[in-house]
Amino acid sequence: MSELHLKNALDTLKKTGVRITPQRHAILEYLIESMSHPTADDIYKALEHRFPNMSVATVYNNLRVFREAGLVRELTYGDNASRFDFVTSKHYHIICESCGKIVDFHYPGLDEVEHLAAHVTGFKVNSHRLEVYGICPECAKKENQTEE
Amino acid sequence: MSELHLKNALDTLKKTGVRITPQRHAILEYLIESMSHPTADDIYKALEHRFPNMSVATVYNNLRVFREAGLVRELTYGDNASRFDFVTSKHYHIICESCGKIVDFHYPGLDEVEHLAAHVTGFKVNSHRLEVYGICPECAKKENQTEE
DNA sequence: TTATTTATTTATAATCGTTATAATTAGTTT
DNA sequence: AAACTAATTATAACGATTATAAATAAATAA
Ligand SMILES: [Mn+2]
Ligand SMILES: [Mn+2]
Ligand SMILES: [Zn+2]
Ligand SMILES: [Zn+2]
Repeated sequence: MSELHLKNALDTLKKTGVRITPQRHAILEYLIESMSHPTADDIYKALEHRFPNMSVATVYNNLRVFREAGLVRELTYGDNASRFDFVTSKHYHIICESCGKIVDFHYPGLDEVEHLAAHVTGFKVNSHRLEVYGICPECAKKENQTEE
Repeated sequence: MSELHLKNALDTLKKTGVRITPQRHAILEYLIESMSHPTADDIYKALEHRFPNMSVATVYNNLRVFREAGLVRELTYGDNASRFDFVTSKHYHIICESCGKIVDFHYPGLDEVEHLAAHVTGFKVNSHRLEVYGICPECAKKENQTEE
């Protein structure tokens, strides 16, 4: 499953003339296998034992390469560090306001919102961003325990 | 109209024991009357002729005070500076990917998405964030003119 | 009113994520 | 192998924001 994703991603990169370096391979592999939404620094820390000399700039550079190749989506959050999501199926995110955890969920596209927005504003619509915020089950449990 | 908004906002602040300083008054006034989504620096620049000694930290401090009082919403965009929106009616934003313009539009709440997300993830849902991205009419016109 | 307390502002330094730069290294092509 | 080019590294710079501490202004007490 994840091997196939990795193989396809490497093929995509090769096709656009991007060299497959050990660092690139490792970053992609980590993104796919971690199944999470790591920051650049998460990735850097996860790989530093295998690449003791790797620069954090390399992580950022390659995440940009992957993004431009359409392999990775960058999730931005104001002040906080961006998180990166290997692109598989289209999905949305729900985010815990207590611990920051990000969980995927699927929902049929919000075409109607895009159409209405285009209609009332005259914009040519390209995309939308939707996130749901709340408290994850684990944090909710903790809160109940601590509560008076 | 905007005078009433300002008056209500000042009342809200007074009720929570926040002093109404000339700087606070001016920042609030600007937020309400500009009818736009300025950055902290936009506000700072707009008021520097009236308050030549005002610090940019004062703008940030007060925007935080306003946000905590529920008067202002902060719109965050990754690397770029936050934009601030005086809270009136609930609405969404459509953002031009070419010039950065932000335009309001109204849409009935997306309760269904929140419910589904809560159901499939077990989260306690508090809110959501939706933005539509595209090209504004002005930028679209420019692009067509430049095109081959 | 004057003195005292407390909130706010100012000036400035620090922080943090990210990007730019330049030198070095590694991969590719001839 | 030599030459060329892409990628990595080390490090400095950047920009938005926050922290700090001193100065000032507002509110309250005397
Ligand atoms: Mn995801
Ligand atoms: Mn708005
Ligand atoms: Zn949580
Ligand atoms: Zn535009």
